[in-house]
Amino acid sequence: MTNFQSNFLKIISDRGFIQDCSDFDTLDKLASDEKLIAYIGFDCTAPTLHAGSLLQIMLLRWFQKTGNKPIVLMGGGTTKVGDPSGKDESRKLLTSEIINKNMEGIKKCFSNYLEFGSKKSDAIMVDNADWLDRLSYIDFLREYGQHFTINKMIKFDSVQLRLEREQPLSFLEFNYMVLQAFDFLELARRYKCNMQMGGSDQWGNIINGIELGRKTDGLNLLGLTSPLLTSSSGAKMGKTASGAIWLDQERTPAYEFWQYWRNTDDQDVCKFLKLFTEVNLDEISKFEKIRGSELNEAKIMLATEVTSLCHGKEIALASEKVARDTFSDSKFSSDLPTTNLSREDLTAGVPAFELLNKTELVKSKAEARRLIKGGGFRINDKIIENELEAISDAAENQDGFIKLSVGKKRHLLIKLI
RNA sequence: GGAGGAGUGCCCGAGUGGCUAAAGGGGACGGGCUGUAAACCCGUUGGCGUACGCCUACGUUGGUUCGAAUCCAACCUCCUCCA
Repeated sequence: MTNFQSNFLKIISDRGFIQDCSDFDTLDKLASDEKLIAYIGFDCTAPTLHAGSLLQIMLLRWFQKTGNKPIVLMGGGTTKVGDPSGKDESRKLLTSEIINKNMEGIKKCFSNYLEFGSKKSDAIMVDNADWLDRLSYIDFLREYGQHFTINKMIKFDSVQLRLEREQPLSFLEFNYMVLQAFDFLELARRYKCNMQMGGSDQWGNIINGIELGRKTDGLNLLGLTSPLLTSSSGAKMGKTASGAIWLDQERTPAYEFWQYWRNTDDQDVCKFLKLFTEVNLDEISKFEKIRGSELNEAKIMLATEVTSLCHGKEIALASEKVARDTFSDSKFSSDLPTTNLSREDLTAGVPAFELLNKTELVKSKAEARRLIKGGGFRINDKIIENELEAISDAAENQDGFIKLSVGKKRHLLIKLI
């Protein structure tokens, strides 16, 4: 089915958000009448969200923009159990304190993307610890456990992955899917929520919720999944060598965030423009015909648009300018990421590799050494050939910075204080 | 509960007493080419020291040995068969 009537489905289908749906017809009807209330759940396993969650956030954003009510579900309760989906080994159990702290950080990520409030299509945020924490074991088993068969549960991908890789899957984790199914039911009961969305790795969990709703309350719940994104080179979205790309500026500076998107593969640019920006499709389709270096403009647009949504337009444009100065115009930009260093440390001069090691650009002195030996390190754009070369505060340029570069792309300024 | 097999670096995978910081591949990073791309070619890929070197590492904890990823014991996990 491709001729959707509802704005919601038309848009997200054109933009590439759809992987699977439990019932397109019903979904299309409800969406046309703006009668959808959908939720997406977010784990509280990290102190903030990263770029990998952006797809789900954009999905919720379109959902709201087309007149529907989104529910952001914080997994305060389910995180205590741990979702085995897509993980080849179990994670360490997080304490309640950490989970709660993480939740606070994650909540902040949504404010730029969704309107929260009490109006009809305003988003609401709830925490499944509110009901999961209170469950009593025997009652829960008797009431809901009878609706799940092990026969079916062990066929789920999340379970199969562990079995195939001969990794343990604890009974605790095995329960996750039951709890998520119960979440869906509970949200349906409390908020008349009638749809769950998520990445395609959540398909099994979503189906469980739909079936539970039908068996217990005779509900007709819907499920919709989006493709699990990897870049064309196969890497997971939002991960780089130096770690995840976080949505929080404290963890990932806006300039770095912008760079992440700027460095998108040629093959992915249009796909990403559709998914992660609101640039209209006509404009994107122009880029689809372009091959070669002209695509760089599309990448810049992608980076600036994504950064605008996340951090605001001003910051996005600033990041764009820094990039143009640094890369296109070979100008010095004092707005590159900056690290402070005490001037005293440098007056006597330190070996180049040690200076490099003082920064986030490398993880160890050995790595710094290797990098320099391989010709990948520059100070003030000049290649440093000897890792022992003494660097002093004389390297400070007229703007009061020392510019360090690793490879062609990564730059860092040192400010002496 | 019993019998047998297995657990290696970011991932896959070789290694069954010293020559092993551990083959090979993938990934990642750096260099070259280029467009801050892809593909390709070259190099690097545990930490500390300028370096002969030292430390940490082959599921976990102990043991045997001059010396252990390699042998032994216990424990954890997985697989196969039996109950």
